[in-house]
Amino acid sequence: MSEDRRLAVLRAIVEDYVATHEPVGSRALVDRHHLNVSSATVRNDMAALEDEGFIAQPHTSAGRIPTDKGYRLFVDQLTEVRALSTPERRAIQNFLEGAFDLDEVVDRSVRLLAQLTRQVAVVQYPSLPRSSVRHVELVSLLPTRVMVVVIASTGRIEQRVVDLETPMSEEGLAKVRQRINACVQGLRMVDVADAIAGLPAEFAPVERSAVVALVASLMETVAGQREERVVISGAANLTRVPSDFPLTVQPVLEALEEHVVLLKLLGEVEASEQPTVRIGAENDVQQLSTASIVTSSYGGEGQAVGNLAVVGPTRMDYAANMASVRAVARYLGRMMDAQ
Amino acid sequence: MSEDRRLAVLRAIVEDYVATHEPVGSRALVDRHHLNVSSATVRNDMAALEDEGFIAQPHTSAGRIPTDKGYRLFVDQLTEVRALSTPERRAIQNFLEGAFDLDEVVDRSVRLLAQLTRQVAVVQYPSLPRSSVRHVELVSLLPTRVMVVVIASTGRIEQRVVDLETPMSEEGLAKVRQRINACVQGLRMVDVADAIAGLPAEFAPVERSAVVALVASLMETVAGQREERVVISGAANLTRVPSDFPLTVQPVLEALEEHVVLLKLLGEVEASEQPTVRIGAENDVQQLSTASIVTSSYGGEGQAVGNLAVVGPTRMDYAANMASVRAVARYLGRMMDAQ
DNA sequence: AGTTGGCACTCAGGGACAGCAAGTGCCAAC
DNA sequence: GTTGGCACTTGCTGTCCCTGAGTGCCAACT
Repeated sequence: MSEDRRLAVLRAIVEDYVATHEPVGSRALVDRHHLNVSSATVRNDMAALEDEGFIAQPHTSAGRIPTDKGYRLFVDQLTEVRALSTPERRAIQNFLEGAFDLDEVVDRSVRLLAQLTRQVAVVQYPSLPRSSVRHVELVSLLPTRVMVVVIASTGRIEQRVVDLETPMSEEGLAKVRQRINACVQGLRMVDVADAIAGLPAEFAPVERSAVVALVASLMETVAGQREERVVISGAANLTRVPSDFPLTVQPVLEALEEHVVLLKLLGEVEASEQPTVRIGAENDVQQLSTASIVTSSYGGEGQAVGNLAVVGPTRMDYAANMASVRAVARYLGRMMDAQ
Repeated sequence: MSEDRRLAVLRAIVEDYVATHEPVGSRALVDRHHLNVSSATVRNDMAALEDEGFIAQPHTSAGRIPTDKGYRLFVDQLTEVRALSTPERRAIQNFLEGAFDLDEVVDRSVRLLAQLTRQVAVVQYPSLPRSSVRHVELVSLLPTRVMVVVIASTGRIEQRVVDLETPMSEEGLAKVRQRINACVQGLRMVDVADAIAGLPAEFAPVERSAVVALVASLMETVAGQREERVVISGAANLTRVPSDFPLTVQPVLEALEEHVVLLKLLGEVEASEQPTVRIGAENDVQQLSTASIVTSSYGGEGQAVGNLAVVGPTRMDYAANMASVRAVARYLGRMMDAQ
């Protein structure tokens, strides 16, 4: 019993099952794939694969479907990610190029990814802590109320309103603005807190409390605990296949609405060129135990600034989805550089 | 045959059907509601209501369900929107008050609305054309590349990157920034274009092309064709009821992902204190012909700056949803003022 | 005129049953 | 190690029948 053929059988089962969504039997397998053996032989292989836990039978007289473990082996064996076709590449480029603000870039990316994969797509905004400061702006709303605006190198903008104990004049504000920018422009977000910590000491006591408040607000913004943002698209794709519907769609949709969960999922990727796949129960999010996730980080110049992902049923076309994720991640990274 | 009773019967049918999701028969009706008549009488009324098109039978031997027309009459008869309970009010207030930037306010509002109504909620960001300018910032990225940032009175921020033909110094930029702000601060967005049209003429010919580009970019931002933004939440709620699933959920989800469609839906509301209801086919979006929408505008000081909505099956609890929509719209309006 | 009880009629839903088709496991032969 | 053959399992489909909920209509009552 050749080891190679057994892998080929597993591969064929996965492919057929992904295509048809129906348990695949030994007969159908030899017909559709030109394994040059009889169905009986395949049956023997199948029995072995089942013993090892790569495939399973829904019921005795049915064909086999891959288990999570089977998908895992399949994905690991996937020697190379299929490259996208030239028209596909061109479509991506055209689609993303028209955008000229960050919101639009992210929005278009996520929609594109959903469309390419026909799955649910998730894109994280460039992470604040992982980018650097382009500019800090202080806008006076009232004498005692200032809006602190941080513009990041990725084009991302964060705002926050601060109430001051003591009023501050436009001129005073201008001075603070200038000093802050002098300190932090170009700095990585993580280094900002240190850089401005000493700033209040430079100012006259009468202004100091206001400056302290401003600096504190800036620090908070930059620390950006809660500032991670994600967008999702293509939820409708979950409903494309009737299948075992309510049971599987609802928890997935619910999980996707919880941004905390999403961020956790995305966060677990170690930055890498290649997309990462997590299959079924490998996600330690319970609700997604029937789903698989293809993630990748993106970023300009090798520096990852965010992640993106595709979420779909474990029976997804892994090769195609990995290709799409990789392609979009690359273009997105390029856009970040261009900004 | 009393007209009053017929209305009461319709009302009872709607209430029961919304509660049970099952066709309601004459017998069940007299049992559950204390109409002081026999089931035969109710049957007569039902026959009349059916003739007039307010209710229908799925099949001959089944109970009745309301038609769109029936829901319409029901909603119109709804004398008053039930006020929310005090704990509910308090929950809303607590929930929204913690937010301190616009994104967060909008995000929390839409989630809150989805949670209160257990439907899909949609909230539009404050419309740019309907708000006014708080501040314009020009950030130099490269000598020939500037990011134009517009901060609106509602807290909304728009950015856009412009490439200049001729480089511009920091000082030059500061001058332009100052002039622009002098012209437009406090102006309503719609008036901005006129106010800055003459600006380039003030500058020396060598700077003029750059100023023209900046002014043009600002005008584009402010015109804000494509700048309307919406967020949705609670898609998982669509899957709560198994029902006639795939057929009805997919088109709705698809429509909701098309922001163009959403904006059209939201845009059709005439600004009004009271929530507006559109039932089934009254939406001229084909995909939403099995859905109803409760919309309202929101805004500070009576001035509407945006809209929000709840989307759900025609068999929704109209009274409750209208109350929730109204409440959230009010709080949201208040938040806009506070900023 | 409006209301009521009575009654015949309709029809979806559910259980029982049979036949079918796809698939399996095993075995003896190659 | 591979193959054809064969008996066995089992979900699915269609048919038949029954039951129950609900209706429409009518004659009688107020």
